[in-house]
Formats: sequence, structure tokens, C-alpha cells
Amino acid sequence: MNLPPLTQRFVLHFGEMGSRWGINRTVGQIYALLYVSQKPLNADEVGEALSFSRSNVSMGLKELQSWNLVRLMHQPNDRREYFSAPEDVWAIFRTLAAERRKREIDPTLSMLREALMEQPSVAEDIHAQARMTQMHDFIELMTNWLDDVQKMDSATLASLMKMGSKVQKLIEMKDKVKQVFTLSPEATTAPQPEATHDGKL
Amino acid sequence: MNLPPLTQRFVLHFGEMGSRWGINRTVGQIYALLYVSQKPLNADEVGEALSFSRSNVSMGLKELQSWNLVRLMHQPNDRREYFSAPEDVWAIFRTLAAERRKREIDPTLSMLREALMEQPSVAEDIHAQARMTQMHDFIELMTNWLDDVQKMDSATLASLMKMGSKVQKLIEMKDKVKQVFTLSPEATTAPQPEATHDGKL
DNA sequence: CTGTAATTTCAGAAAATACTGAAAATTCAA
DNA sequence: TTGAATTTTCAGTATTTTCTGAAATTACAG
Repeated sequence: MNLPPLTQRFVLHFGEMGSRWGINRTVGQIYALLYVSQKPLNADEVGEALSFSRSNVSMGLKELQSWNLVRLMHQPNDRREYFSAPEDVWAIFRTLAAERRKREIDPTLSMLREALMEQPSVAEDIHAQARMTQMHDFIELMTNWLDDVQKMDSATLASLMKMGSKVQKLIEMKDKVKQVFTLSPEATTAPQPEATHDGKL
Repeated sequence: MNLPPLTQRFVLHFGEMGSRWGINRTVGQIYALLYVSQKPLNADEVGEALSFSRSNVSMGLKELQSWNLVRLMHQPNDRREYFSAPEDVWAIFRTLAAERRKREIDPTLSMLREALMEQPSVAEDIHAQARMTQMHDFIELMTNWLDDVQKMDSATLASLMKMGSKVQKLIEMKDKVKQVFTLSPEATTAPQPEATHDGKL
């Protein structure tokens, strides 16, 4: 491996973190290299840069393609396949979120759904099923929310995130305004009705 | 392993998913068992229920403790340690988010911060550093936001999540209201100024 | 203290995963 | 077509991770 210092540092770090992220060293390093590369690279260039065997690079790139994290492209008058990592970090995040959800969450959601259809046969399973319901409902809420925010464009999402917990205040304000227009004036100082917190606008 | 049917299904699933979640089969199964268990279990009971060696259970429980996913407790007149999984799925999610961030994000953020302090020595590293800046800023935005929402209580968070992308409308409304009060009347139909999207309330 | 119960550590076995080189398959220019 | 360039597959090896049983350590009742 003979890379410029900063690039090398980045690449080695991604290799080490790979195992924590559920990918292997090879895949981590290849992605890192493509992420910082100015131009698309072919498999030989990747293997050369990282000192991996050609077959290992092939497998790594296949894995990255299965994650939708790299784009395959061609150069004029060159049969070889070139790979690049999409630039937009928001798009990368969306992809990552979608893929991780597919691999790490959806199978569990299916299992829970099936388990909740069954009739518990012993006392212990009645409790177990109740616990599964809690988990199921939580995951469903989270994934539905994720679906929702995935639809928003990056700029909106960014401004929302910069607001952070201040959205809370905005919602309280919304509830207040609603009360002013729907309830008698003296009710605006009364405790907020439960129903205004059910998420409806 | 001799568990009631639903419990067994849940436990085996968590064992299989373990590798995708960055834990091993043992740890996954132990957590699943504790999650659905009506009462705290000691290490022998866990090992007996899952057919693991005593030492394997010990290591698995240690790992779960390092994730803050299980609670250690004692029964009167019993020297053995009993373990249980906290019940509140929101609390579990917070714990998980915090731990995964610590293990999967923070080291990368540190690496990026350090790399961004350096002076690139070659042209390629100038581009690499620019890419690292993009990644750094994005991660920082995400983690700051996570810090913010972690502070909110579960009920508020739940209602926010149920709103989903409707918050967007609320923010647009907020911007409109702001304009009505700060700009001349005819400006309310003009394109919204960039500055209203910077996240400030 | 002493001895037993309980837990942890750890070296090595077992299992799973990653990686390589060679061979097979695919692609495409001529 | 043919055959050279390129990519993929795959069997075998290397490496890493998981798991166990035995030994060491710790905790505590008497």
C-alpha cells in the first residue's frame, strides 16, 4: 500500500472499523479509498493501491454493490469497470439507513409479526408475547418514521436537525394556537388535552 | 434448550441476527431470553436454558453489561447474581443508540478531526481532506441532533415521530407566521428568504 | 479465618470468516 | 467465430472469533 498520508490514515481507519460496522477490512478499505478518490478506479487500481488480491477486490466490490454504496461506470475505449462512491453524504446516509434496515430490522419485524399471530400455549409465552408486542410496536413506529423522513429532501432534513429539540417548542406552540382557535379563551391556560399529542396536525 | 415455543423462536432469531448486529450468537440469545423473561435469571439458569457452558454465559453477560443492556440484581438469601433486561423499549433504544454511537461513530469522528488538522502534502490529499470535511460535518450534525433528541422524554418523541414528515409543514407554517409579523404584508407571498431555513426559531 | 459457593479467566479446541491463486466464465474487439 | 482482456468462482489455506473445561479468583456464611 502506497497512498498519500491522509488518504492512508482514512483507509486504514475504515478497515479497522469495518468489523464494528458489519463489513470486513477489505470492504471497509475499498469503500474508503473510493470515497476519497478524485476519480473512479478500476479493480486493478484498487487492488494495487491496497495490496489485495484481484479476487478479493472483486468480492469486496460485489459486496459494496449489494449495499448500493458504489456506482459502476465505464471509461471511453476501456473495457474495464470503474467504480466510484456517490459524493452526497446525505444520499449515502439514506442508502446506509435503508440497507441496514433491510438487513438488521426487517427480518426481526417479520419474525415478531409471525410470533404475534400465534396463540401462546403456556403461561410463560403469554408474557413473552406481550414483550414481543412492545418491541414490535416500537420498531414499527421507528421504521414508519424513517420512511417518512426518508422522503424529505436533504435541506429540509438538515434544518430540522439543526433545530434539534426545539421542534418540541414549535409543537407546543402549535397546540396553543389550536386551542386559541378551537376552545373558549379561558381554556388556553388549562392543561393541554391528551388528544393534541396524538401526532395529528 | 427446552423453552416454550414462542420464547424459543424469539431466542433463536436473536441468536441468528446477532452477527448482523455486531454481537455473537450467545450474547444475542442471552439478551433475548432475559428480554422475554418474567423474572431475573442467574447465570446457571441462563446456561441451562440455552445449553451454553457456564463460562460462555459469564462472558456473554459481561458483554451485555458493557452495553448497559442488562441490570444486575440480587435476591434475598441468595448469593448468586441475577440479571434482567430493562422493560422500557424507549430506554433500551436510547441505550443502544448511545452505545453504538460510542463504538461505531465516535472513533471515526476523532480520526476525522485529527485528519482535518493536518496540512495536506500532496494534491490527492487536498481532495481527500475536502471529502473528509463533508463526512465530518455530516456526522457532527447527526450526533448533535441525536444528543438533542436523546434529552426529550419518550412521550414527546413518540408524538414527534408519529407526525413524521408533517413537522415539515409545521416549520413552513412557522416561517409564514414569522413573515406576517416581520415583513410588509405584500411580502408574504414572495419566495421565502434563505435565512428562515437555517434552523433558528 | 476457613471452606464452600459463585464467578471469572484463560489456554486450547472448534467453528466461522476472510483471503488467495488457479481455473472457469464472461465480454468484446477484430 | 476466435482469442485476449477482464471478471468471477471456488477449493484450499490462513486468520479471527467463538466456545469450552479446567484452574484461578472472588465473595461470603459460619
